[in-house]
Amino acid sequence: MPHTYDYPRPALTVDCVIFGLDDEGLKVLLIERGIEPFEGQWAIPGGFVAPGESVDAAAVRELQEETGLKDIYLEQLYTFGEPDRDPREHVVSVAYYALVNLIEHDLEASTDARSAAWFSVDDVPDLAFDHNQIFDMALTRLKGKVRYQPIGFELLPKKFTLTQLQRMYEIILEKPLDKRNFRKKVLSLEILKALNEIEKDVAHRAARLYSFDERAYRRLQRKGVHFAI
Amino acid sequence: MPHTYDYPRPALTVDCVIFGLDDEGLKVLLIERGIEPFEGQWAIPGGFVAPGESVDAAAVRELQEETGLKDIYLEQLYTFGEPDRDPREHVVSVAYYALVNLIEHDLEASTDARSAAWFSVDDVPDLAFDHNQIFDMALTRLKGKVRYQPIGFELLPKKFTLTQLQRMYEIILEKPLDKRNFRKKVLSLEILKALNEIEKDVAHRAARLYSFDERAYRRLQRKGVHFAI
DNA sequence: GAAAGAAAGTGTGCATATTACACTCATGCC
DNA sequence: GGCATGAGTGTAATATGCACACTTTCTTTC
Repeated sequence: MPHTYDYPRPALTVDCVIFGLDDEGLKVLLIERGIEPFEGQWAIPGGFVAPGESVDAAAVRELQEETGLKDIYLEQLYTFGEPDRDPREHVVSVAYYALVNLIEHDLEASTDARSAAWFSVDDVPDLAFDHNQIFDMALTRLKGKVRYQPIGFELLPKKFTLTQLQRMYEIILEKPLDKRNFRKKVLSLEILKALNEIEKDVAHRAARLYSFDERAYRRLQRKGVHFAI
Repeated sequence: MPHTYDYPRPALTVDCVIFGLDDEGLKVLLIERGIEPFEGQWAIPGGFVAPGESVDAAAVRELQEETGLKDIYLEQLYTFGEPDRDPREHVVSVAYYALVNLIEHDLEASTDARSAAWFSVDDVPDLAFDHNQIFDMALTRLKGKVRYQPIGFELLPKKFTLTQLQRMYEIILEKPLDKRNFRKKVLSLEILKALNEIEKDVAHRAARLYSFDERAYRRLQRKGVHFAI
């Protein structure tokens, strides 16, 4: 069904860089393209924006269609608008990124995608289009943002130990942190709720569990308090 | 001349939030719309992206067409993609922002714009489309960014005094800064070149002039040094 | 049930950065 | 010559960042 406009216009897509964390380190979610161009090559999940659908909504929809992930909070990264980034025609892409807890989400490839899989961020293959550039920007943004905004709690289970939290920061920032200083710092922010619960089934002293106190965080954010970890 | 595509697609525009500084404070550049919709209402300069033209290039072109400003470094702000932001149809807009030295640039309204004028950021009228929202985001971003990136030098003449620089920061951040601490800080960054020149025609002791040392800045940036003012 | 292993939990001192604060000096104007 | 205006300059108090090591608790193994 053809559609006609008075003036030509570029096509518009969304792409979603999804980061996850497991024991091995930081991962990124890629799909194997099922259609041309770049059929069979790995790419960031995404697709075309339909008119009448907000761009944010398109990103959420495409992510679910291609990978099965839902209820993900996507944050806008950047818009890539070079005319030659797609060999077919001028396609402008709004890129998003998000962090998810690897364990809580199951993957299932579908529309336009042969398969979906997690790749270590240190081992990302040659991607379709300019997706390596998009991925690089997302990783840079993630590293920059994680230092002064308490994102990253998405990557952990609801209840976590301070050591798990520290390990997450060490993986993302790619550097070791001092245990005592880290605990001092993160507790002084007062955005963690100490639970009356401890770890189970560990072969050593069980650590206290904490949860992220989103209300306390928002309260501080409204006051304009600055964070840094 | 109609253009036909297999699938419908939203239209794509760019919008440019341009900040300037003069004695009175921080200003923003607006145009009075010469065509429907919102004819006669003030708006952020911008326009449609042509296929084959990078989105960045479209922003630069539209800015010049509507206001006469050229050689401006535009930084991407955010992409606004709600389907109802334009009453005609779904129009997605990539917003940019920039800082310019008010004195060095002359305005001249042209295509689609009746006139262009500078407005105090505290006194922005009701704008067309969702442009108030775009403006608010640009101002927030500017305030956030100016504290840890030496942007803002664009707002000043090439040669400036430390007092002028301080005044600029005070205007953007909307708070007074201590003269001695400010000088200590900004000089310790070593991104200013002290010139062998002083102010002229002032009714008091003439201040030393400085210029922004872009090479020194880039050198430090490559080393990953952090700034804060 | 004693010993060994594993990670939890905790405080201090030094170095650096941030903040508050006030006077003298140079110049132009009247 | 005196006055008005802003330029230029240092120090002390406080807060923050950073390096660093041992004891406690619990599980497992023998």
